[in-house]
Amino acid sequence: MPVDSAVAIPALILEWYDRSARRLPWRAMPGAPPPDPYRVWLSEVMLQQTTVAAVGRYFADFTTRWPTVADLAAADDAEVMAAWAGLGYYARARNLLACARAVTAAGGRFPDDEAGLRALPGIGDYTAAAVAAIAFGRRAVVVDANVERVVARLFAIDAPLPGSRPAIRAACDTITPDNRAGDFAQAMMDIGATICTPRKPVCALCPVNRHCAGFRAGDPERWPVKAAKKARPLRRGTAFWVEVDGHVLLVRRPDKGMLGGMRALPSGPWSEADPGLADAPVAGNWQPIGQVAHVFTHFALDLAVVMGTSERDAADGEWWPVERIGEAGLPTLFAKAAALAQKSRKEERE
DNA sequence: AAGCCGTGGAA
DNA sequence: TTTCCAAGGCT
Repeated sequence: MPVDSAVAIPALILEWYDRSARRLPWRAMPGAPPPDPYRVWLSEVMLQQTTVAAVGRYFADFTTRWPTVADLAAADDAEVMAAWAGLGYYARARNLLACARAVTAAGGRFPDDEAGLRALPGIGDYTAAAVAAIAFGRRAVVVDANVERVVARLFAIDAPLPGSRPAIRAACDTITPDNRAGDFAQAMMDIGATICTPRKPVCALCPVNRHCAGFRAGDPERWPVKAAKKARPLRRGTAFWVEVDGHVLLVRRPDKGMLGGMRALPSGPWSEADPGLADAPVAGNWQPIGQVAHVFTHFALDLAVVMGTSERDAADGEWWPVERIGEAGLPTLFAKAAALAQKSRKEERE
């Protein structure tokens, strides 16, 4: 890359940011002093593989209930997991708590450089760089999916992802400024989210279109090149709604595996073959009440939901008041199943 | 190191 | 309807 581009590109991008930065709850004004590292860290973890729109109310809820990292560290696991319900990738919530407790045990301040941050649970290369740059003003090369796309287009990097990551990071390094690296990173992500979009990028609005090899080639959508995806298999399972005296049986899923650490309806393993009633938590007279279709990252699931009754002491788990099922913090799959059960109960009463 | 791990919005 | 994909990390 020409040396003049290495100077011109960051300057143009920071000018654009000063005019056009998105206003977000966890973000300082362009050029302003860095925001609270706790809020930066919390927002970055919530935003991992997750859209700004989805994070909004969770960020407000968490910062209200747990205003400092020490407050979060002192919280009950069950409350934090329930507060995260619906946001997905639940290992993030478990690591969030582990990280808060590690920081609090070490004195209550986040490490102020990439290496220190990178050693904490749930903080990988991206998040360490982002927090170091945004919260502590460090120069760090911040590369997320937005930046990958913007940089791949700027430099017309033809090698396919994910193999091209080192080349993209090296290219990003050449345009990252020594000052305002945090604003630069956020600007790159804003440009990726609003201008240099996956489809139909609005190059006319881009502050660096003159420097963009993808734009000059006339077909910026050609980049980034990506490896082909694999097909998503279908699995089947059964969830059991067991009710006694207005209470439903809930279990907690093991920390490892799908929906780890979350409250759930009893449900056996999910596989290609229909398990039927093989994994029932109690002996019961089961009645089918419907099917839930749900799509995960690497498989789709058809979940049969069945309803039955039992004795209170016949099974291990938590008997949860049915009318308060909305507060149980069920992940979306089981929230759908619960909605089906509620509907079925209501129809029975009519 | 390639697979595992959620969810919902956009097109 | 289907497909794509998002401020990734862990093992």
